[in-house]
Amino acid sequence: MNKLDTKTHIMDIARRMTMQQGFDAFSYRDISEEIGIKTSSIHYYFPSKQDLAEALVDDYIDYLSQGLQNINENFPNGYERFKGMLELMIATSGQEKQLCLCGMLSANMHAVSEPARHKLGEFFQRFETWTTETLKQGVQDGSIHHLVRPVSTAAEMVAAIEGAMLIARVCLRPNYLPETLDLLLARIRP
Amino acid sequence: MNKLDTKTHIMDIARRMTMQQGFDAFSYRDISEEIGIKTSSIHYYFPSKQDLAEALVDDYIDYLSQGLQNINENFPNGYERFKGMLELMIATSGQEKQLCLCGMLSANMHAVSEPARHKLGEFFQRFETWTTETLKQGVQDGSIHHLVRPVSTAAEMVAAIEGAMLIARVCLRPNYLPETLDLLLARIRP
DNA sequence: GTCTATAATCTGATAGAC
DNA sequence: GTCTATCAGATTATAGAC
Repeated sequence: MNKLDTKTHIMDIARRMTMQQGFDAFSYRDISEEIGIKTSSIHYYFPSKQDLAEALVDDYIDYLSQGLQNINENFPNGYERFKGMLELMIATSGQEKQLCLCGMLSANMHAVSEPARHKLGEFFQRFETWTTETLKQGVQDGSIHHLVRPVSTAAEMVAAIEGAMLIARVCLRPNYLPETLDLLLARIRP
Repeated sequence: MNKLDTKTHIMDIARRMTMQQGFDAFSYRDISEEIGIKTSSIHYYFPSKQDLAEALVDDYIDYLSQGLQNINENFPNGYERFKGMLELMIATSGQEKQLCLCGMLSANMHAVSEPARHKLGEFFQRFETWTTETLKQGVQDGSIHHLVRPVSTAAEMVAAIEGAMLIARVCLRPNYLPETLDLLLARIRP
């Protein structure tokens, strides 16, 4: 297996473990056993665990940015774009009670370097900005009913999405996450 | 120092560390050094770390239940009660970028026993129920404007509160948490 | 209740051979 | 790139003295 494949393999496992259990809850050993390599090989790609965290953040931000851009290009109006974003978040994080990677690393913020922490802040800022623009677009194209302050609604929405993913991990209601995200959609439905 | 004082002291430190850094991010050693006792003494009160987690959950649920009951008794209408709840959450968790104890333990759910995990689910359910009743009360007494489905609004509110506390830990905007919670209040203002 | 002592394991990390 | 070997220290936890 060449360099790129192993590196990707490490990150895939680390991403899943972070979103499922948290960044503190797995070790290089856990990853090495699943891949079938030694921990020293992981250190070759990610000298410290903080390097791994930062790589995960960079990758996650790229992935979601690309996803939102695809949504902008393929959905005709604000309402459909917002709906597409919710589905993307569920597809990325919702299964098996996983938390958004950036949400989990915010909870585990002591484990990430200051530069990576800053990127987490930028992630949420970008997420809010995209949502604000999408809501404004929806009001303009008539697919979303009038909102007093789209920027405020967007802030509430992003917080509610992250919070719903957090609560869903322990919630007693089986369909809590899709049902709660659907309430957000119902709120802007014209 | 007698039994009750030491036990309380341990829980106070563990609670703060959990809400600040996460349940995986501190050890019995960290607590022992801050108190000035040995780790074996902590094991005397909490044989396993999971016992400590469950005690923290029980205590936190009691504390917040009492707080919400006090709010019900001392505030005249639904709007003021809702506002009092937001202030209680900020006072309890908002300082120094702490996360709600139950929110953090939901992120760290692998570290808590199944019974304790169940209590986390009950906590969020109770929180939603209290919020639903408060919103209904507010609509009835005229302090909150009409809501199509108070139970849905309450679910969004609770998710947004938990999510806002999570995002606030890394957010680049200094007043993100109070400002975002204020948006929730503005939404129900008549 | 608090201590000493200790167990058994895990942790992130590095040096150097191949 | 991946391995072996190793490190120094941390972790949860227990047994038993005082």
